[in-house]
Amino acid sequence: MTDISFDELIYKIVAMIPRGQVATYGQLAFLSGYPQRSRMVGQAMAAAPPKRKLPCHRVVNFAGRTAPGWKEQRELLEKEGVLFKPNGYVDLDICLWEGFLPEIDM
DNA sequence: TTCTTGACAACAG
DNA sequence: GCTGTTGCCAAGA
Repeated sequence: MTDISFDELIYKIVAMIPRGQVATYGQLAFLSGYPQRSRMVGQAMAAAPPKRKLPCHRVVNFAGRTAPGWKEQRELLEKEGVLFKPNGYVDLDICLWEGFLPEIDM
């Protein structure tokens, strides 16, 4: 049973993304329980009202690229502390959010 | 009900 | 790294 809608679940996860890190649509979809619904994540974000104050700028695609027509996202991420590659992509190698995982020691 | 579109992901060239 | 194609699922016309 779906206690909450898919988009609601996405918002919840997105809100958990720490500053200085980013998550991919596939990551959010996976954590929400539907690894194949990465597109719905984007749909949910597009429908996400500003009331949610979601750090949607921390959500990027699998390649670390920002959303189309959204140049501000890069500026926001840079202020958050996210590193960018010289080609304009997010440095997922460093800023990719692991999503509650591991506290692995290494 | 069918077709199109979409803030995507993954693979091939 | 970029482009083209395929697969996935949902919402809208």
